[in-house]
Amino acid sequence: MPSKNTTLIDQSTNSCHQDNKEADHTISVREENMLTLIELFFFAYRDFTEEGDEILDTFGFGRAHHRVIHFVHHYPGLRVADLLGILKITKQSLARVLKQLIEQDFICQKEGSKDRRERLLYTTQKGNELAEQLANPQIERFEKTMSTFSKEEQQTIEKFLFTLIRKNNRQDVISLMAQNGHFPSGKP
Amino acid sequence: MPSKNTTLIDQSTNSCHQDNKEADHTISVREENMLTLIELFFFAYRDFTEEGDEILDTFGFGRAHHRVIHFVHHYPGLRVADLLGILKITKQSLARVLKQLIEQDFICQKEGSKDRRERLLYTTQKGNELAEQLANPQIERFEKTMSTFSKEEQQTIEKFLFTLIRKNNRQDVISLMAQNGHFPSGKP
DNA sequence: AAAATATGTCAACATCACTGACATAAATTC
DNA sequence: GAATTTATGTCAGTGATGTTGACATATTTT
Repeated sequence: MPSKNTTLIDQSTNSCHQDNKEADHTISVREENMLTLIELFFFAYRDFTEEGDEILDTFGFGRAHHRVIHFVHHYPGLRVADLLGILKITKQSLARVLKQLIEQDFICQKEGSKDRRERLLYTTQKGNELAEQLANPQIERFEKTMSTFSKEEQQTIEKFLFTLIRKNNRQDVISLMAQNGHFPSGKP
Repeated sequence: MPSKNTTLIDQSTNSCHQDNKEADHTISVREENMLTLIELFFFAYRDFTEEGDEILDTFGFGRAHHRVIHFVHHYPGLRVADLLGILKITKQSLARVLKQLIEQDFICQKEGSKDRRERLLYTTQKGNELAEQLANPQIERFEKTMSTFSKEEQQTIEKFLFTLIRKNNRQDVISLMAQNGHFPSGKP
């Protein structure tokens, strides 16, 4: 017999009415399929971030550093405000991560030429290397995956991901990517 | 003139050699396309979790609670060890969240019938309601997105997400989903 | 009886996120 | 030129989520 009721199970075992039939419990096949997709999406993202995390650990960095360095590397000259809009985090959250990356010489700042209040962000050589080191496994993973699909199917996938983005945010994403000549629905 | 050099910019402005040409800096079109996809994947996931987070806030819960309650709801009778394998977090991280959910009567435990060490997890009525409240926006979003694609395209998308999962983990995902009669590549 | 397993728990810690307020410098507007 | 707005940085405090490692308990397996 347990000397102390440390877990919550003993009393609740009998009262665990996990499935009473009061509410309509039926889930349509369509909903079930969506739940499956939702789970696949979760698993895909879980594994997608895994490799990067391992590399980041060796630098004492976290996923936030990855995101910052990725976007600064891929869109050199980004302003702080741009990053805030991309990552959808608060200024304070970004500041901490950014400060570390600047102090450790992964990212550097330049005054805006037109507006001198702006701090344009660039990766240093050191930052470029880290960015590429982090990007490579992800690029490889996507290349491997995408190579199993036809051109048309690849377009479908691109459209799928784009459509998952909230309507309000789609234009922002397009504008950002346009800087690099990239558009969600293929090149112009 | 600044009384104190609070930012790092003043000195580094001139030394911001963000793009020296020592390393091979060329990125292939293919790699650029992959980076675009990677970003779309990031944005899609960012927005995908947003709605749920708002609901969770009203309960004082976070995304971790969402994940736990989702999987327990969708796979009733899950063991703690199963959840650890699904979420890929440590026992301690899960314990904290699970404890709250059990104490607040969203999740209940039952002894395993064959192995009495096991704590089989189920959602209570209260838990069912929260799970559905959280799932609905995601289901809707996916339904809306998927409805813009043909049956074949939908299969492509499903295959895409599944292929993004690490090889080592694919069988686990299949096994899990098989419990509900779901398979990544359509029904048997 | 001993070993392995499933679970729970503790202490200590790191990262990443939040809020709200305030400071500075530069650009814009009146 | 003065007032306002904008872009950025900073401070103090807080909370959620994750980590490691050690240990306890009950139960099953060997």
